[in-house]
Amino acid sequence: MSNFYPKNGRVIFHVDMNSFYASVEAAYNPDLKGKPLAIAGNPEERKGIIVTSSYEARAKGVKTTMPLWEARRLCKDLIVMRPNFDRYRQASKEIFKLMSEVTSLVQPVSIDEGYMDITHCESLGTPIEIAKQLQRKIKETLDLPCSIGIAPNKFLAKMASDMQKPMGMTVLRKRDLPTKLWPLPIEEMYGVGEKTKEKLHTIQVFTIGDLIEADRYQLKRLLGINGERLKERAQGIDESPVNPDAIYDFKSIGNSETLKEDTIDETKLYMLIRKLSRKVSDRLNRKEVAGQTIQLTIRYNNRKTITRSITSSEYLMSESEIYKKATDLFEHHWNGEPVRLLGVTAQGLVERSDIIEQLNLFRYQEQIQDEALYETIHDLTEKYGKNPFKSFQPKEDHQEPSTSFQKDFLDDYKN
DNA sequence: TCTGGGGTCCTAGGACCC
DNA sequence: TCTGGGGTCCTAGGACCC
Repeated sequence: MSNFYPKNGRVIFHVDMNSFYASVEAAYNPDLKGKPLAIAGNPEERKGIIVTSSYEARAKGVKTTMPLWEARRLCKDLIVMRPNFDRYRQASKEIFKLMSEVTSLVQPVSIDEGYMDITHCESLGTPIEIAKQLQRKIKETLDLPCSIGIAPNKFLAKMASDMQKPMGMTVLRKRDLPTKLWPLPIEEMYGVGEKTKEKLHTIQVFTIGDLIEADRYQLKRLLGINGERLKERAQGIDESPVNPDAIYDFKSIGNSETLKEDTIDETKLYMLIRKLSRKVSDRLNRKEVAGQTIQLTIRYNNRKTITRSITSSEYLMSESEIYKKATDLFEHHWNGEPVRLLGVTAQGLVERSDIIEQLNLFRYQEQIQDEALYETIHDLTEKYGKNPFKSFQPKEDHQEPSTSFQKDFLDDYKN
């Protein structure tokens, strides 16, 4: 307890809401408490997979992404609800508000989890006291359970918050790693999914601790940069800062939708592209950004998925501009086979206020080029005693001479 | 009678430039 | 008449996460 605020280290929280969507629903309707509850899409629309489930449902084997019929088979009395995203977003906002009452160094990473850097919160108590208080406050004011991981960096805090659920609290210090982290199976490590697990098994890495022994270069050969990073993290090394501004520099905005049934009906497909373009445009407008690249995603009935994108010189934001690009891509790249899903995404996002600055800068550069050109013309006129441009007019005449024309002419003149 | 929808980051290959 | 090697940018695909 004495070195909770280490002189040369950080104290990081990872706050993770427990079965968030299901908990929000139970907070809205207490009748749902203690019952097996699942949030799932509509199976009539082929969207019937489990998004979240309560602990009572999990106890029966219900898991996220499981098809609904399978979940029902495992849990006869499963209560199923459609997601109410507005509710979850609202609850999320409240949670992050409570977190930011502790410190401004809060980094939301998704709707239901975030990091906090409380290194400089000594006046509020020990980290455990602060965490308990926050956990209690979220529970009392919003009726929502969470788990908190406390560690010297983000990776360890993330792993810690997973160790005790629900309403858990876990401290993971460097000296705890051999007993608390290293015995875990490798697939429980953040950043290791199905493919990476398989690859690591081929070099006899089965636990997080096995990574410590593994050869650095072998890992790099197998997994690229991620191999090196995994090894570092297993050693408890992660210098990445808690960045409260990270949510503001988002890279893309996209919408996609699975069709009720696979189709080659162009009317339906174009209608969906229209709908998706509108959604993307609305979201760009709300965030006051524009995109330079439009990406179209096509998933075929065999689940083969392709993405095609087009980058334009303009900044796109309106529904019609996005729709135009997306349909161009569709015309050129659809192979005519039945389509399962379509997606439209805007990338290369720029703040609209920055676009205006960039346009101004562009005009400014053009102006400078023009001025340089005028000077050159002036020099040539002096030198040869005649104006090389018959159509050249002084600037005050408000005539815009064609820049490319002038350049060509200038080249000819010099030769 | 299976496998949603929102993202980020990394990699590989080609084009292009020096 | 032959052709290195580094760097950057772009596109497409894949792995992963919630």
